[in-house]
Amino acid sequence: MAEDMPQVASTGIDYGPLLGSLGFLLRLAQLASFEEFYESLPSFGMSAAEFSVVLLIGQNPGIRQGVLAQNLMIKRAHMTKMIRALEDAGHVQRTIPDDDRRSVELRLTDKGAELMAHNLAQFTAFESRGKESLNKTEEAELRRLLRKYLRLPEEDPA
Amino acid sequence: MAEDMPQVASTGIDYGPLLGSLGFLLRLAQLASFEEFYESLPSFGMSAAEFSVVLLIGQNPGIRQGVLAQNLMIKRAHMTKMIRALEDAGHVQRTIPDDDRRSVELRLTDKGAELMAHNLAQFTAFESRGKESLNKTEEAELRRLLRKYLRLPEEDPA
DNA sequence: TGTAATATGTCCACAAAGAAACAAAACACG
DNA sequence: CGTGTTTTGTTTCTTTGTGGACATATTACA
Repeated sequence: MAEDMPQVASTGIDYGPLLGSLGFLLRLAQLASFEEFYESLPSFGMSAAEFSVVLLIGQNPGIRQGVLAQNLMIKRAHMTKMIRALEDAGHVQRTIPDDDRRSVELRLTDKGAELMAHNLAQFTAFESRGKESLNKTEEAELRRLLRKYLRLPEEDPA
Repeated sequence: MAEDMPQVASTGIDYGPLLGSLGFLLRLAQLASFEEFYESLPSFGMSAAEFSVVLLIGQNPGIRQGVLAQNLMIKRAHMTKMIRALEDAGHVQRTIPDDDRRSVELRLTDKGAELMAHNLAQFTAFESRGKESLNKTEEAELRRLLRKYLRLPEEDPA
């Protein structure tokens, strides 16, 4: 069979039971995906994580930090740091609402909105490239199963 | 529709184009999977990453650090630290082979082998539980697509 | 053989992310 | 009202993982 096809690794090792482990496969796939992402789109001027935060704030103006953290499954402590960095970079604006002065409402600045306007298409385009090991149908099915696994709504018909 | 079904997050936010992003979905799914893993199996005495390293060494006696790092997609520098910890814990044994004295061959100690013997079944059992948002067929299909995405061989018929 | 290029693991400095304790505001409710 | 509890975000400390320079060993090859 396959002679020298580029694999995840050149050395064909025995993965044993890990091939049946969803967590292991998800971990590896995520790492592979990010690696490809950073290779092919050499920099939006921010990390993929930051990009998704900015995008979500754009989609949900006034969203609070904690809600963002919860939905992205990262800790509030870390979100604090990310938001501060995005604020320092001038992409995000923080507002303390009068009706609950503990919380922080987030919105994009003009600069942040412009950044999205310029780069969203490129981001979306990349995402549909995949790793070329799956065809379009398979990749769509993979995304569908992941959304279902995560109990997320179906993709925008947009 | 769905009233108050437990979702990834209680607050239904607008994910916008991220719902079509394979990388984003993989990231979230991996985090969700690990969270569930650590909740339901409160500790093998080591992290999931270490467990997979020990497992792979057991499956591939004499494997070298770099090969391990490459296949797990982590950096050699980090693998050095992990192996050192596993060695200190007495699970792994390092050998410098005579034919290439740069490299390090890894094997399980008796203690490491015993740890696998005791916990592998439990590990494997968990993995097939999934998140209960996918049925057996869907979860198997998800794993199959992930393996294909990663260009990994098909699951052991074991 | 000798010299350059490569492979392998390690060291050090740093970045990303989490854990736990904390402060301030909001809420519950006697 | 006042006091205890919960929510929200922050601070500090630790863990996990990366980046790049390095030392040593191996290989290529003139």
